[in-house]
Amino acid sequence: MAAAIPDKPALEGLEDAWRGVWDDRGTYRFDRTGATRENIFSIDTPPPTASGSLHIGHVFSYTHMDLIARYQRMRGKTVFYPMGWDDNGLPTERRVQNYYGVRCDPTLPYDPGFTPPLEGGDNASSKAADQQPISRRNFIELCERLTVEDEKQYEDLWRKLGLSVDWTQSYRTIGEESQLAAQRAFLRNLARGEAYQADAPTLWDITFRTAVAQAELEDKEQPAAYHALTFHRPDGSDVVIETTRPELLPACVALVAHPDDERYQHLFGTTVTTPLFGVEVPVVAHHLAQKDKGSGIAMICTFGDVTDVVWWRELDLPNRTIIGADGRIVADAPAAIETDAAKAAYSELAGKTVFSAKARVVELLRESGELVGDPKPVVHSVKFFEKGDRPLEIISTRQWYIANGARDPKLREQLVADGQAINFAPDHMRVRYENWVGGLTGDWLVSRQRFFGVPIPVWYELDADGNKGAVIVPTEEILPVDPSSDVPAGYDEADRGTKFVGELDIMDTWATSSLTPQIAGGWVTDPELFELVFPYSLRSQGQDIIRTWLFSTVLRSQLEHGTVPWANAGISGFIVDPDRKKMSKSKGNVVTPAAMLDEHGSDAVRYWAASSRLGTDAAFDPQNPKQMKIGRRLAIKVLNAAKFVYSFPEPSVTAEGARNALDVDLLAELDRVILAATAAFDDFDHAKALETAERFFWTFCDDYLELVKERAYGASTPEGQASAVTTLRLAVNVLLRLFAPFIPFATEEVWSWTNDDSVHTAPWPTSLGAEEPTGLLGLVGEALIGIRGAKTDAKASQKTEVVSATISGPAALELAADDLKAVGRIATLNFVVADAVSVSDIVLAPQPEA
RNA sequence: GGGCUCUUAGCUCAGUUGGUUAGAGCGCCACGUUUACACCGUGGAUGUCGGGGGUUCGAAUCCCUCAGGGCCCACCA
Repeated sequence: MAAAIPDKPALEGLEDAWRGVWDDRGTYRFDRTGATRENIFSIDTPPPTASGSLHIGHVFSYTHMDLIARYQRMRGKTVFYPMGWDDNGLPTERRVQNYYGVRCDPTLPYDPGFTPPLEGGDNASSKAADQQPISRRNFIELCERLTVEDEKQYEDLWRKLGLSVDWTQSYRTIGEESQLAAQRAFLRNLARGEAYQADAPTLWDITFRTAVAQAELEDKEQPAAYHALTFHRPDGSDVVIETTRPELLPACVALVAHPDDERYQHLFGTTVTTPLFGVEVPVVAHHLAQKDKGSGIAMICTFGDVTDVVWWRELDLPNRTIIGADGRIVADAPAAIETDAAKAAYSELAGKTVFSAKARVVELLRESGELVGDPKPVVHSVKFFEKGDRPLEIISTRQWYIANGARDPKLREQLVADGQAINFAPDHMRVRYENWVGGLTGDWLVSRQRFFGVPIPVWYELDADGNKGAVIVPTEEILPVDPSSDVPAGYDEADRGTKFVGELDIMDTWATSSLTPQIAGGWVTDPELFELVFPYSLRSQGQDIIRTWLFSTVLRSQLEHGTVPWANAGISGFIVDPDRKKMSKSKGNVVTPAAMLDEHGSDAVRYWAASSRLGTDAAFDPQNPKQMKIGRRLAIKVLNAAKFVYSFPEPSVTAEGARNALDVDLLAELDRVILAATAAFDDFDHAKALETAERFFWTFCDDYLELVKERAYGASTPEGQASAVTTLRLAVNVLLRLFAPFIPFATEEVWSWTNDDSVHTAPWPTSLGAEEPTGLLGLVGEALIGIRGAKTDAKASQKTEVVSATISGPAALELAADDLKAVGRIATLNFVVADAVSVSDIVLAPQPEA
């Protein structure tokens, strides 16, 4: 039975009440019975980083996605709406280290009875020396333990927000399904030649001691200084160059200038010797050298920045790397440093950090007189790992790559075409994708020298001298594997280190996240499901991860399936603070979503998010959350208006065929609202759908409901009463369904007063088959303003009786004369036909004494 | 340096293919305690549509140009 209508409907408590009911009923459960790809709407959802923290931006974009899910569900689609957690990767590792006071040492054996020294350590990063070293498997177990707890909190928040996710379809990027998909996809990339290993200069984070990819870079402004250094020509003259990295002098392999630079023509083809170290290096020409930068001639070191890498590669220069994986100057000087004095100078630098080495080199250069003048301070931008806080270095290492079109014009072209095949909402977001694809400078570096992630599933044969030989790959049937503990077919554990060795690297987190359609859709474990949901209907995400998640997903889908992964990509904007700056933790302007949901209610917060279109940034002022209050007001109004409508007596006659002209026009207007909201939703414009319904709803409450309430009470004829009540109830029924995606809690509450099922599985309203609106409702509205205005001008209450009044307007207006009389409490109403609506000759009844 | 995007009321934003007098909400002012709602209702004031130029009978809307904000990419000796 439908629930009783409360005396005082309230929003408080609706979240807790309804989330439980939805769960029990399986309202949002994906049921594949009888489903076909055509009537399934599948959503590829962004797995939030489990160890991070959810912020208002998440609430914003996840709400956008939920609006579409709810709309499509009501349209009759079987909605596949899973939710994932991105729990592998660096943020988790860092948190686990601090929380449990441990660090991973992959050389240690597994300890089944291990208990961590700490439980609940804070985020103040403890020193590595204080952390207990444990095996990789123990470390991963702790990662899983901690992330499960984090994920529970996330799920709780999402349920509170009212996301219509099917929680039986959740996945974790470290879960078995993810490992299976990531390893299978990688092995297939490898088999097709799309994955390969290369020994190359690599962007390297010295804090995390891992390689990082182009997509993970972030520029940061850093103070630096230009140092003018003198190089020496054989004839005794000097060449002055400027550098911000004098500590790399021992790694210098050449000087370079632009081929057209007349100042240096005489130097090309000659050699010079480096200051302090006396190493003979050539002077070369390359178009990337800029004439107007510094002195126009630069030193090339291995490696100071990515331009050095280009020069080194294209000019075929030697490699004299001096920076180690820990960011310190390596112990052994490059072979090119030969003299005792040079070796002595180098030994002063060995073991020092880049920072200390720089200071010492400058002192040495001052002593030798090879530093010209004082260093000139500058601020320039330097490449950082987006999660790191020290500048990246470039060191040569052996890494795994996946082709991404950077070196393959055909693949690049195909990926651009894929972008064209996806409907971006809004459309201009495609440009960001195309810019990224067009600007790729190297293949995708997928290996990471970390611990918590999906292992790269290969081993290497070892020769008699212990050198790595051919790659050994597992068959797909035995996946997932961890090569650091599992043994390849045909070998024994005893052979480890002598006949074979396991790959220790793990995959980049994006190498797993790029497979979310395959992971959530059961590519490996449930092929029947995968057939039903892939390619997906929708990818929903933020604009900040187009270059990473969106691009890599398109790439993996193209390589593996030869198709785009989804038909539509809905891109949400981000949240900016009142100063138009992007919200970020460092600025301290982040508000926790849970507190906001508690304070304003979920429907209110959803309303705020829904008011912004896809791709549009939304300003949010935590001190002054106006938009939340508006949404809250709407939800409360829905409760109260519906309660009022349901309070009118049951009609005693049928309204069919005898509907009042005003009621007919109300339904005609509502019909147009239905069509407009539907068109807007189909166009991924949820904000317009909301605005259209909302605008109608307020007119419905303020004008129509006021006009007909006397009639609905039964003040006129039974036919008039029936017409009003049936129209009111139909309008409320339709409005509840139009609002259901936006304010799911309030609408479900009201729906339950007259229905046993859920509004969220009720059909989305379709045309009522009404005629074109006559405009009567608008005319009546104008007349109402005239009547109310007269009372306000007279400083009288709206319930003041009116002895007589004259309304002028088009003839049709007279059809609503009785309703106008009732709402205005007008005893005698004269009607005059005119073009424009006006109210005149109002005579108010004497007001009672105060 | 390249690309995308934005600039409309004090604030946050709508404004569909050019078409009467440019809209909404908030805020503000005044009034009203009306038995759906005081987490309320009614009424009101508020704009050189960033500047300039052009096309047109007609421009917030199309074109050119300038200025400013934001984001992305590139550069970063």
